[in-house]
Amino acid sequence: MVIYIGVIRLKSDYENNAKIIKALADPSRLKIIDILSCGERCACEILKHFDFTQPTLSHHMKVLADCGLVESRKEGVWNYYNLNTTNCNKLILFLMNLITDTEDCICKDKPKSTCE
Amino acid sequence: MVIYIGVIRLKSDYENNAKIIKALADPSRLKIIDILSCGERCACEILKHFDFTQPTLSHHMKVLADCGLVESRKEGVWNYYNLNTTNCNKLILFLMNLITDTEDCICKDKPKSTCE
DNA sequence: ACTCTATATAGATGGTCATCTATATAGGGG
DNA sequence: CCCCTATATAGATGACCATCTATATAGAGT
Repeated sequence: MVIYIGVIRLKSDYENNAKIIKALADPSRLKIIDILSCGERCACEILKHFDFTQPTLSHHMKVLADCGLVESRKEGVWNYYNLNTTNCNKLILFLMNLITDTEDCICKDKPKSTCE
Repeated sequence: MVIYIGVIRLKSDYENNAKIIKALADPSRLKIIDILSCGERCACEILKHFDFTQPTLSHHMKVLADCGLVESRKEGVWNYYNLNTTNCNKLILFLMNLITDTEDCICKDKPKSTCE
């Protein structure tokens, strides 16, 4: 017997994922993700790809790390960064579920409205 | 003979996609996408799912329509909205490419750096 | 023509954000 | 112990954004 347990998307699902998406909603941070997709990089190496200053990169890396898309590792003075691919995949999965007409949609308890 | 033509990601790719992602970086707009994933809805029906005012919804729908994630259709006084699934899929594909270590990465012209 | 409803526009407000400069911290090498 | 380099923090600034109220537009029914 298979019991299908529908996943109800909560307010917090939208909020938490919006936070992560907000972290991605910046051209520089998209480029950083692109760079890290090739493997681990240290901060000073990443910085070479950009025109902005070091404190600005520090800010961007903090944003990406805080939302879990990126992980960091300290080695002496150097900070190495890695993609957290699990969390990246989770975000993409969330988006794919969002745009797909699934059983767990917010609308399933209502008839198709045409504003009668 | 197969000639592989690498796709170089341009500054404008990051910028354009960041704009679309920015449109998604809001809990209310994620919820709107979720609602529209079940099919066409009119503005007044979407509004019922939220606590904010009608002008605020009008603003959100404009943001989603301007970036191409949503399409609208006028019928008398009513505005009907639909997901533009092609563009939604394009965005997700962009993200999947971004986090994948592909040949067309920004880093491929440089050796793996360890900041020597 | 009048009124009701659906939607858009204008302008204001309080909050957040990317970026900067200046400065602090902290590890490594001579 | 001092200096150089890597990184973080603080504080400021200008831009943008979500939301509101007030008002305009515009279609539909009586």
